[in-house]
Amino acid sequence: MFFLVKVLIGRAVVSLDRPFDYYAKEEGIHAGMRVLVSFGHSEKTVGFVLEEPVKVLSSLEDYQKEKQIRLSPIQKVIDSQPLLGPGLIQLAKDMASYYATDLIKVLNAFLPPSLKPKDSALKKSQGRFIDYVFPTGKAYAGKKGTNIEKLYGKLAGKKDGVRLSSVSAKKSLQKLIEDGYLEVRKIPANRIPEMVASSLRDFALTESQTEAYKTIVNNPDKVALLKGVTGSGKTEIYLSLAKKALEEGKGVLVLIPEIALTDQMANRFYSFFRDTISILNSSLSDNRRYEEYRRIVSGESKIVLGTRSAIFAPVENLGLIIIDEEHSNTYKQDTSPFYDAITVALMRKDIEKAQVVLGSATPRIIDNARAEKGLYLPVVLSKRYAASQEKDLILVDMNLPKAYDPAKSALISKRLFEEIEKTLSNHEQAMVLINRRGYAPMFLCRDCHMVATCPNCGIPLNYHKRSNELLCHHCDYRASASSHQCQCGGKEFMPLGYGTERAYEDLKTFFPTARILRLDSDITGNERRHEILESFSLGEADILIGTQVIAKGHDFPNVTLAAMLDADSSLRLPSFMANEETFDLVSQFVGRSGRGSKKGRVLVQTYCPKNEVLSLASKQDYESFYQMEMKERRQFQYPPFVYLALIIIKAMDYERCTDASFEIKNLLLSRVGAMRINIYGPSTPYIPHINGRYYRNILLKYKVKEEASELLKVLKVYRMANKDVEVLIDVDPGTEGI
DNA sequence: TAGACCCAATCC
DNA sequence: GATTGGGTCTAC
Repeated sequence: MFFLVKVLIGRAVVSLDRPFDYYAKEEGIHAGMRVLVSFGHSEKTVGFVLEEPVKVLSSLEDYQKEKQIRLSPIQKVIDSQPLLGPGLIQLAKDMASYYATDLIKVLNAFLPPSLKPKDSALKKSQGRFIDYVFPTGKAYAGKKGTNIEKLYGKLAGKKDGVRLSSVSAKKSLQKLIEDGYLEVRKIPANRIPEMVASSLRDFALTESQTEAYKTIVNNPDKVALLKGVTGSGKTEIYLSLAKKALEEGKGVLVLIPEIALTDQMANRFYSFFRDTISILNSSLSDNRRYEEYRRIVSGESKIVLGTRSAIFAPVENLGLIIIDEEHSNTYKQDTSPFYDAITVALMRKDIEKAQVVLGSATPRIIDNARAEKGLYLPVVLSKRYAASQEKDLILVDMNLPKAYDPAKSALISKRLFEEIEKTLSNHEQAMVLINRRGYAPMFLCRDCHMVATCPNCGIPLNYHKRSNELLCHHCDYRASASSHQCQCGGKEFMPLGYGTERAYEDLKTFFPTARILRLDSDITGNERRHEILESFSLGEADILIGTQVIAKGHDFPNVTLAAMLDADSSLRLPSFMANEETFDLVSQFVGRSGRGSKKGRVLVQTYCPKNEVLSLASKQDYESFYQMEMKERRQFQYPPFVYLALIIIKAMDYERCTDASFEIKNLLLSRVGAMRINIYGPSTPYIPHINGRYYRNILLKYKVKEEASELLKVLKVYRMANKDVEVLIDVDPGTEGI
């Protein structure tokens, strides 16, 4: 008799994307645990148990003879508890199929670094442990009246153990352990997140909130799309729904778009639910992630708050998934396995019967369309406060020769100078958004007028003045700017165009007394960024200039001017999402001004003043934008009217890349048969060469998801046979080409 | 002629 | 992905 164990090997390669059989003599191995096995030539490698082991009644020898195979034993069981329950294992399988990727890659995305099913994870810290002593239950038979007996008497009843360090009588303790009355066990230290808990403050829902809450609660089978602007009180509804789920003994998952928004949401939840909440995101140390994960697996925390990857949190008896600011593009992972947390939430909902609530003032086009069609339950939350004040909207047409003074600044219009002056003299604050970091996007040779390009990618290098570097924003190439030499031999260069650093410089020159802060992703460290926002919020600066990182979330009541310098730059991106993303960015940013008692002004500088996306976004008119965008999507056949899948072909060699892309196209054509799938390409992407690798794209448009899943399966065969080519499949991509 | 280097093949 | 074994290259 033995147990047959199906093990997925912890190595992310196509050829190993199937279970291998091992045997175990003992019970105690369960699906969702990691094990050590010998595999190929390696003695020990980490594997993941995919299914409950099957008991085989015949002897191992007979079984091997009959099946004509030799089985190896499971060498060691790594985990004492399954890391993933049956529901999450099912989810991983569904995802691997939907995203046409390898199961092991999906599992690696599920688990925190120290628990991943891969060899290197064993070297990672497994969390902090604390030594506890537990009574073994053995009756005392030693000398009476001693300190040893006294200590025994004290500890014998402590079923939950006692911290070893808290026992002062070390010698007696040692003796009791030696004689087998006590034992030492290592218990993971679960550090409670250090949070400044706002006081436990109950709240009453407004009429509108109550109505929204009831609508959601009364339709538990429907995905709710909760539409409400900032300040309309979505969070109170989340809290009420979470409270109800907890009362019913269910777990709750709350997703937020980015780490920076954790604190404000965590504080709200923490003040109601205290220790039952866990936080998961990539800013946590490996230790801390491990500990939070353990707390969730053990059922200690019933609410999990986190970013994208928290959708995989092993919450027990999951009843509710809340996705806040669901329009955020951060829910879609843009590297393999290209998953979208909202899509995964819907899959998880089907498996675990949880309710999904999507919240946003400006939902993704596809989600709003689903709500209109009745697939989702639309829930509209009207404004809680008196209609927010109208903002003054100033659109500056940068094509007009009088718009700016070239002697002063080619970037900052005359009107903007005036508006900033006005803001400063009123002792108010201004925010300036320019969505490009660095000093200038190009570095031009004065002799031959060629721009410096990235040797790995072939695209123009960005000049960063502060660090005096030329750097590529697509790979990690960087070079010193002062020692740069042009191919023509020229050594004199001129920066061309504008980034945040240069805009900062211009502002500083013309407003020398103003206190100006700059924030973009070149400012490293969460701490430092937080400091800048904090400082601006406290009024220690007059102007905050930055990239899109300043557009979201933060509430600065004294900001009365929000100015966007290159509003149309994101419209030019080659993506069907360009309008949607621009609308999101602009409408978010516009919302930064006039949040306090004073009326806000919005200034948008553009080269396409007639573009409706910009004007609608400036007015925060979501519904009109939605109608307009839907017309375009229908006309050009983009989501939600079709589904997309992008196949990215990547190879070291240019010719091989091109050849492979045609091989794949032909392979797909030969299998597409009667399926209603259109195959476009291969096309050369926007940036054809990144980090020394060549790229080609093939785009699929289709109406039936199942057909695409079926068709994409043939790529697995291709991948196995062509190791020199990387084939990445991005299902539901955020763009139709990189 | 050893060791460096590269490539293909295999993995219950 | 890791390892190995076999082929070829290379330097003293």
